[in-house]
Amino acid sequence: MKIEIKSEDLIVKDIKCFDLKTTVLCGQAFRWSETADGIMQAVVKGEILSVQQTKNELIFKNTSKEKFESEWCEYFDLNTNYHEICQTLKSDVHLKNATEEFYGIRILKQDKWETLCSFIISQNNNIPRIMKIINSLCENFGEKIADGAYSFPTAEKIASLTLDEIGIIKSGFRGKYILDAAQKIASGEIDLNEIENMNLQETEQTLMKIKGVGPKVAACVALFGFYKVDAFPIDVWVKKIMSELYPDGLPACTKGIEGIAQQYLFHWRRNSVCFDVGE
DNA sequence: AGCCAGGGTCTGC
DNA sequence: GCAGACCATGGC
Repeated sequence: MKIEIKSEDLIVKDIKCFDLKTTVLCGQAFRWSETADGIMQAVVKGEILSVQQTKNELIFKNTSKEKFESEWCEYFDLNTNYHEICQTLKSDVHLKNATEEFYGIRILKQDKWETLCSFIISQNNNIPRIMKIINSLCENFGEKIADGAYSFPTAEKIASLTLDEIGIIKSGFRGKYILDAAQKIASGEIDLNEIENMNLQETEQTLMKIKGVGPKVAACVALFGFYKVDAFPIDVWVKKIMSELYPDGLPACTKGIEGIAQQYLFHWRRNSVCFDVGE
């Protein structure tokens, strides 16, 4: 990976198998948006992250080499060879289609608490509204970083709120779940750092002690918050895929990387022209 | 108006 | 163990 510094920008050269926009907007993260000039922006780990992709380069605005190496390189999973992963997945014809049509999706390594809270909000909800609610959560209870930019509120902060106060973000019935999650994390009843070393089953079982966390949300948190890529979240879209294409279960080539396959299939089922007509 | 959205809980069999 | 009602909200 070649890195070049130009004034305030850090440029990463020779980026392969990475589509920035699709990766940050494909429903695994909820705080990203695109500016008028095609720059992707979000608050990540309490800082404004501003990135642009051109052909084979990633341009990080206002960052340092140290910051890139300690945070952003890992966040975007840039040290993992996704070309190799896609080659493996291509032995299944549907995954071949999915990975070729939507080349460059990666699994982001996101903050554990933020991911937990976000996917509790995601239940029985749609992506635009999930984004809106999380935005409101940050504006109301996060720290102001800059004009219009807020950090994701800590579990301690949310645990200090009443259910009534959480009502302002209009999360509906999910409010009580958010509060229960915050209380269990803030009190130490559940330690997210301990989950790091657990296998997938233990991870999901532990997360499901939180109210409002069932199999699907637990799998999403395992995958997107803990980078446990053998997790396989089944939402309504993936459920369709399974009944339409894999009635006998996932193909063998997904073994151990079910979560990465899942993200391609999810995005493919929702966006591909192949599924455009009828239902 | 009714259905759907990166579901889960609770009840009743 | 499993189906079915119910849960808030907003977009279409």
